[in-house]
Amino acid sequence: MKIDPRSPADLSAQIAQAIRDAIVSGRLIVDERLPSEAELADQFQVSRPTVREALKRLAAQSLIRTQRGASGGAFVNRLNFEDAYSQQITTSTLLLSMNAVSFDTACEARYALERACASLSAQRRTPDQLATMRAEIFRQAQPGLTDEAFCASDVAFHRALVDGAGNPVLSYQLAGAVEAMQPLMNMITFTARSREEIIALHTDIADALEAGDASSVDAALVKLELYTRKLAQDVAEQRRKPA
Amino acid sequence: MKIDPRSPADLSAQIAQAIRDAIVSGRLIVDERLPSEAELADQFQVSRPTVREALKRLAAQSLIRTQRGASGGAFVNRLNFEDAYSQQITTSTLLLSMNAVSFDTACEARYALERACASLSAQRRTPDQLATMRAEIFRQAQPGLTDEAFCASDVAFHRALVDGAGNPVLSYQLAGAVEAMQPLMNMITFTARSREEIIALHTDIADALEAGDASSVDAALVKLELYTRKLAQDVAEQRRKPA
DNA sequence: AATTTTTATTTGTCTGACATTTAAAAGTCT
DNA sequence: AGACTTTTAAATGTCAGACAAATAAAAATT
Repeated sequence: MKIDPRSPADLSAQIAQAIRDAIVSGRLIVDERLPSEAELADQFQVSRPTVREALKRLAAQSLIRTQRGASGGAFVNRLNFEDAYSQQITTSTLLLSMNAVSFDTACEARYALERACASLSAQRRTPDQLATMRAEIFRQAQPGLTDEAFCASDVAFHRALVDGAGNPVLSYQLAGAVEAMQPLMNMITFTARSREEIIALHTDIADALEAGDASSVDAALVKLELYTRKLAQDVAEQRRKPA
Repeated sequence: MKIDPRSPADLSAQIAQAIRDAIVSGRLIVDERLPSEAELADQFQVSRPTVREALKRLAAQSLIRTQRGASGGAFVNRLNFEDAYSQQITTSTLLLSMNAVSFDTACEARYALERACASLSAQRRTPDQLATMRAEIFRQAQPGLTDEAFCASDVAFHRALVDGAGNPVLSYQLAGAVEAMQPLMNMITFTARSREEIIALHTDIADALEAGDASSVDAALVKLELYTRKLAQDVAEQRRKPA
């Protein structure tokens, strides 16, 4: 674990990279304690604040956790899906909002991934997950629901659909795509008519999942994708000509 | 942008979160300059090292970049796909290696996502991407190739397949799944016989993509998934009984 | 007017110090 | 002896002040 003292600036970045490499390569294993900040400062021949900056970089990626007190210190963190989720959602949200990814592109990706889960979900969804979907559909049908609440319920519905595949890697991968789109979806005004349509398709999906009919789920998702893109297009057109 | 001075420890984490929220919510826009470290220290009523730790956390997530000198400072970074890729790959790799996700689970997720790209790729793949795939197939057929090099070429092949969908969000999402599996794949010994089989399936895929035949691509991917899982199973069995 | 020099600003790093937390060791009482 | 309390030491969290280095703008010079 060495750093290059010749390259002048950003020592903390170099140190962070050195430790990160040690973790990713397995030289540092889960729950192993790193040397204390003072020892690391000695090893790398830098000051403690510099070491601390490096450790904070790693903490931001959930690669380590720190504990105060005697026998405290920095420990290699067991990365859990929850931490990975939230990081992925932050990254995906920023990618969508800053990089001017079109709604169509994001939408296409989301439904492509979701359809990939559908066949697995048709085989494996638990009664509990099905109940969640039904409950969200019921919520979506409530009259006084705000657009935001409708969107949030939509996300919960699709989340349950994805989780139904019983594959945590898929759930993790998709969490970003689905949740990152929510800010964009929130810009859509859901009329009573469009809600009705979406709820009908959601019901189709739930029915097909209950019956274990993968191809019907797929068909409903295709329709839902087309409809979502149409709604977004209408919003874009109204914006262009707000008369 | 406020922090809670009552909760005692981890001021830098709170400050980082406050700034992160400002970026994600759009209150700070791309290329906007943050106040100088001294000003931030004033605003948050903390010392400069604490502010610096917060900024390093954000830098680790590629949310900001810093520049020295007059009119330097910390700027909101335009997150690019490349940065997002590498973060996703690091996260995914750690998730797979530390969280004891089974090879089957990872493999299932990977091929589910990849099949999601296949139909799009059949419509849109460029001649260039097709040529890349052919070139990788050719490389995979070379006799003296090491297992690692074979794996790397495999990744490149699948990467081209995914990129063929022409959807950067999908490419980004899948980069993690495909590349994170490489360390696991590297544990497989590819015999001449198994390479032959894989190359045949790769050729099927390339042919089907050239013909724009989505369902054939899908069928080949299903076969490839089954075969990959079988190979991994053989490795696992040999390990259990290494006689 | 063009070039060079100076200057001010900002991040990068260091030193040293104190506060706070925490587990273990030492001490004390029953 | 055992249970409880107190002390202690180690570690992170935070602060203050200083200097180095880079860099762009301003000033000075040719």
